[in-house]
Amino acid sequence: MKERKPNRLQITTLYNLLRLSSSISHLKQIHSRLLLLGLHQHQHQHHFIFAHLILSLSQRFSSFDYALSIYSHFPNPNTFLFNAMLQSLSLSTQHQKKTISVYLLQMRNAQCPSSRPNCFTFPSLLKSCAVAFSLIEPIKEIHTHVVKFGSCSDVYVGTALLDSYVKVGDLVSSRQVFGEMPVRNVASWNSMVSGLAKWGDVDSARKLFEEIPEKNVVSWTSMISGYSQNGYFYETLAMFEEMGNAGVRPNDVTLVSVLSACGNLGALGLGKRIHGFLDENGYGLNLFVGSALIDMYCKCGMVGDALMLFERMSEKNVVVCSAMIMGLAMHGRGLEALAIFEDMRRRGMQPNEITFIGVLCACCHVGLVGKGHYYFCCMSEEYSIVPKLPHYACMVDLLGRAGLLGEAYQFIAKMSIKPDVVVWGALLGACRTHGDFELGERVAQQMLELDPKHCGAFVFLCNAYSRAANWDGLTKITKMMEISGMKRTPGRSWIEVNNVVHQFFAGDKSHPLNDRIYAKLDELAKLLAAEGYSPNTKAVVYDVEEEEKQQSLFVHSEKIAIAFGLVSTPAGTDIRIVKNLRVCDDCHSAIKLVSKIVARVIILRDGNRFHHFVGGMCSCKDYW
DNA sequence: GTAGGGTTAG
Repeated sequence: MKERKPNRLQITTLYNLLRLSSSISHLKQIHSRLLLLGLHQHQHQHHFIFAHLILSLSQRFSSFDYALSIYSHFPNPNTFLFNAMLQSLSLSTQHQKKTISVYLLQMRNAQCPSSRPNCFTFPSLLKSCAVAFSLIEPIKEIHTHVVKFGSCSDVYVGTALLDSYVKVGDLVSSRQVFGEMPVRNVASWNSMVSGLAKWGDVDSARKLFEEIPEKNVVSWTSMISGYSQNGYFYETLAMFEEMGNAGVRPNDVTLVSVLSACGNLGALGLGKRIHGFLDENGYGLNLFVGSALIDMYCKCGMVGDALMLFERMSEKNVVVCSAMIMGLAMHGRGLEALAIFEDMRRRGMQPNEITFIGVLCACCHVGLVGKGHYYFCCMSEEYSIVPKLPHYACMVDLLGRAGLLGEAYQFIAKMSIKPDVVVWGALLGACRTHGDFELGERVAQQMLELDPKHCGAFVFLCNAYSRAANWDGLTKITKMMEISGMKRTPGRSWIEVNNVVHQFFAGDKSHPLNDRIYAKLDELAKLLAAEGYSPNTKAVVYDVEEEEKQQSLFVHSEKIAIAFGLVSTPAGTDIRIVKNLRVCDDCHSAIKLVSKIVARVIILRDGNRFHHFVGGMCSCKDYW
């Protein structure tokens, strides 16, 4: 029954059917027709139709193994088949590494004109290699092949090449390729801009961005995400506004980066507007949008809303779960965070090292020492994830906060990698909280060896020496501070009112509503005094007079931000503050009382976690 | 056939 002589019409018909197929079974039927017609036996002549079959299978149905099996039946694939197979494999993270062997086979036949690599060969090959291996050498090697096969001047190849160099972090080479491209299109520009931004050179990225002849939404998004990923959150929002002014419509990719900035700035109003925009424009709750929204709501103090979104998501992955775990942990809802982790485990979802930072953090903020130990072991034993410095820092923090200073010290001593200032800093924090100045002194010295400008270590030593009236020590350390040229990180707090983020430094007097803010602070000081509150000046470095100390405590940035919140929002409104550093003991007790006196919920995110102050109590139960 | 996205301790 074999039809031996296929005619043109049959082939054209099958080709059109192939393009219209909406299911795998259609493609299977077409595949069997192709075989019945004996098209695979015609040397090279009909390879193109098999190439299209391979592409359809992988692009539309992710049937990579099927595509591979078709390809493997051809002893001498031509360029079409090779290219299709390379492109197909480049679409799948699991199969990307196989592109190398396909390409090596193609190279072996390179002298045969019908299978020679051409400019359609390199883009997918380069992408696969860059993503799968993240190594510079293979890219350089392929670069020489691009030259050898005369594909240099093709704009797609050039862009793929420069983008591969970007992906493996070789910006010098990518700039060189970009500079030498005879023709560039907007993708070439975008790739270069995003590469510079991704690797931290946002200023050069911005300069190049300004030079793009015709910017599109990807150009803007590259710049916006570059700012956001590098922690330039104000610039992220400014750029987003500029994009709107330029009349370019954002899409879900743009908004995901903007949401991340909103979360970090605590800009709940803008975050909510973006959420609304995403809903209205039919951008569903995909994995990226979902995790960005969950993160934004958590960081803006709305864990409840984040949890609702989390429950509503039909598909979840490790990033979504990690964001939720971290969010709950930040709010001191450790048990709920662990419940989500256990759920992941039951479903067989593979956690990553970030997930475990959230898990350990969850244990830390509620003092679950035993569970912390358990999950720390679980990480390497069950999931083969090697603990890194952040995991050790979490563990030290967990033990130290719980008052187990000796155990924390032993834990550091047994570490398999060299502890850094952050790990030591976690122990130092515990020494301060639990008043162990002897151990603290040793730890601080240790830290100053690693980082001679470490401000936390200096501040600890100043306080320790002044408490102990060790004037020699104090003089010495003050000298060291001067010589080292250390700079204290200035405390800053933000509050969003009517969709505008207002920022305050300690002692800030620059706000237009300054008079009302300070009048409110005076009023609060009186009310607090009437409640029997007296400032706790332990947190202030010794060398200021008592009265000044009280003064400087009272103008910590979070107090100014709260006072501003009180004068600029209607009675009863929740006040949400974000602070860059940890809240000090004095502010913490003062804010507890303020929440009672003014009958407001005050939600403070400090450098470390969330505090929900309600009616004179804090959600952290004073365990922080 | 090339470009843009989310979660990371203290």
